[in-house]
Amino acid sequence: MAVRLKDIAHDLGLSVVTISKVLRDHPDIGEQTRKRVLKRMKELNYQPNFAARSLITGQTWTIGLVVPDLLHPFFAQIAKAISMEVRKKGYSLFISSSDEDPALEQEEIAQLLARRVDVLLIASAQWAAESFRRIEEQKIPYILLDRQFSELESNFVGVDDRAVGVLATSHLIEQGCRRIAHIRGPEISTAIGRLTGYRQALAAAQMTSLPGHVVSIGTSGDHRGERGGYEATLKLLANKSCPDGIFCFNDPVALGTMRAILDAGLRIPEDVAVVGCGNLSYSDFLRVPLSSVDQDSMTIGKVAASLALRLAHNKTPRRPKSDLIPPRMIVRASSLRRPATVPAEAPPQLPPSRDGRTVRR
Amino acid sequence: MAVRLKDIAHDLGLSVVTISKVLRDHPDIGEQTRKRVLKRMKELNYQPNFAARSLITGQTWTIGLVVPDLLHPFFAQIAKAISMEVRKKGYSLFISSSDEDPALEQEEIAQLLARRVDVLLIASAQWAAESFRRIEEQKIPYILLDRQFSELESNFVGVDDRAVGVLATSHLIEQGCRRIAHIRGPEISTAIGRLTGYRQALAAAQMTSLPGHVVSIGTSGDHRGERGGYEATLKLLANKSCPDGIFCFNDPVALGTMRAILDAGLRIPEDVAVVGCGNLSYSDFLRVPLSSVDQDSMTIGKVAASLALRLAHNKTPRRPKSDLIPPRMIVRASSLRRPATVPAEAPPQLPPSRDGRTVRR
DNA sequence: TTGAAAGCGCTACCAA
DNA sequence: TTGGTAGCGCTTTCAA
Repeated sequence: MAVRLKDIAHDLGLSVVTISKVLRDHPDIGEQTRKRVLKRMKELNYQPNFAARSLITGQTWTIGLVVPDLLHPFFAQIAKAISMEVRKKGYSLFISSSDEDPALEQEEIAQLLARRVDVLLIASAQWAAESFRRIEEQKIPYILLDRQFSELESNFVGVDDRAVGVLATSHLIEQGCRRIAHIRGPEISTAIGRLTGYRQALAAAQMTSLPGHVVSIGTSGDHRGERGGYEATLKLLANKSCPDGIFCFNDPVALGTMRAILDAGLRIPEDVAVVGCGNLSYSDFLRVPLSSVDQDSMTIGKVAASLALRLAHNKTPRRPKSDLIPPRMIVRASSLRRPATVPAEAPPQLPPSRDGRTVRR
Repeated sequence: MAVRLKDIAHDLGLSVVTISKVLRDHPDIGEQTRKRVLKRMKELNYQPNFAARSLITGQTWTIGLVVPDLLHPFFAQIAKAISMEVRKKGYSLFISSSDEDPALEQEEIAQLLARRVDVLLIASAQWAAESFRRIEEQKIPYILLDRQFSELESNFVGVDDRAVGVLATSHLIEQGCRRIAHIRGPEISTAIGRLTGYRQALAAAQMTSLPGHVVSIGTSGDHRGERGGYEATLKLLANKSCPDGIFCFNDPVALGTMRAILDAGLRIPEDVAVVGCGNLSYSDFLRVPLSSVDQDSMTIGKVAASLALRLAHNKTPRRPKSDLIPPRMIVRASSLRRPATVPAEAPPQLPPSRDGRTVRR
């Protein structure tokens, strides 16, 4: 059915080996022959058989990506960026969604390992690093994305979550908030990092988290977080010392938070300022445009892709590399309590970005 | 390095063929032998080599998916659904994003064909059906998603776009709009179908589209459509007969439209009602919650996946199958001008869906 | 510069 | 019920 090296060899009265060498740009081929072969390849629209090639070389020119939820814009952007980067180098990308289910994630990883992907990229939904030992046994290089495990020394690419927490919290402090609460995520590295940053920023301003001002969205229910954010906020608002600023684990949570605040008859940001994380699309179009820490998922994807390509080629295992992408604070109405003009003692005014938002690195 | 059939055969004093048969549940194997082999396979964590298998069978147990933009929730949802469905049957999914670029899409398709995927799924960014002839030459079954080509008889799974137009427009009519405009998309099947539905719904109500009441977002610029929607709406509002209802090609366009309306000092829906298409997440949290026609992308993905699996197995080419998924109208504030209670002559009240929205099939 | 031989890990076919 | 043989399409090695 499909055209094979053998067919071309036969047509041209050459051997299969010669054709194979032309295909791979082997140096010791006569200029004449090379041209004839290339011409015939084009005529027949020859496509090398990846399976046959892989069988010998052991390389599949294939990369695997497992994310918790492809529907989440953060992971979708990462997936897109990786796909487009590796494509340029002739790699194809298997993408699969674990649906935040550790067991499903394990199956996916096993499947991709069985397929002998050259590299595996994982934004894990695991609670423990246990399952990565398996990958190490197989000697297939892998990269963790977004979420890491302290007990595991592996390649990692993700945002600097501590910086996320610092950025959001110190912004709220600058905006005059004095009772800043945090709605934290589950027990994974991202949530822990953001919480740490939140605490550090408060400490740096000689402030502290009031009792009951750190609440969790919990792990059950809709992982999109809107409901979790809503309920967590109700708790915060019922607190003796009602917060005047809330840093939310992510944007969906922040949406729930904003709704709860508005439902309670309070104003955003005058009564309570809100900052999210993720800078999801359409933040500009919300009832109150949402301030958010941008995680620059495009860059995460690109950096991950280039590391993956390096790992795919260097058969010698290099020592694990950790890449932390710096986040950016995107200020919108939900947290803007101070006029944009500069008080005498304040830092210089931030230049507006081209789409009219204020950006701070 | 990796465990091979040969290793197991050697360990157990059997032949490679026997092990291979156990692996594939071949009937003529003794119960004793089968158990011994399976046990040893488990012990060694044997993983069959896909490349070797493909080389002989011609099947790769691999499916390819090309979408215009993985970041768009519509395509992300489809990709996720397909990935999860085919996974259950042991298939892995190559996903790539063409970035709405026909040339890039062609490259991606070529790449996936070279990899001998068993089926190819494409939500195309092409203007012409030309490039699909190539796929047909290779005899690899393929399915078009979302966008189809009239000159091409192929498998298709997507929403019924004419129904989308009818649903949105007749909803606006029911809400009392009398000057209904349409912001249409580019010259692809989805936009054409929605436009047709819009015209049909108007005609069915003895209405017609006023001059200048169908405008296009154009093809250039940001394909996300917010800017396009904004500018198209400015044109509409400047029209002698300012519309009192606008059906937008999709939700991003509708966001731009809503902003333009609010910027002009008009009210939504009292002055102008707006309906989008796509029912993107967070529609509930917008400044004015957006009514939208839901395309049920999850179902599109599932249906496409099951068709793909059938095509992957039936080596006999069946005649192309077209699956049209019915859309649903999701009514929110942006188009709700009539009280929810039933006027005497109106159709019976719609039951609220579980999340409090009004759903009509 | 070219090519013959060997073999990657597996399955198909047929003989034992 | 089991297994020998022959290859799938390609690359690797080494000899011509």
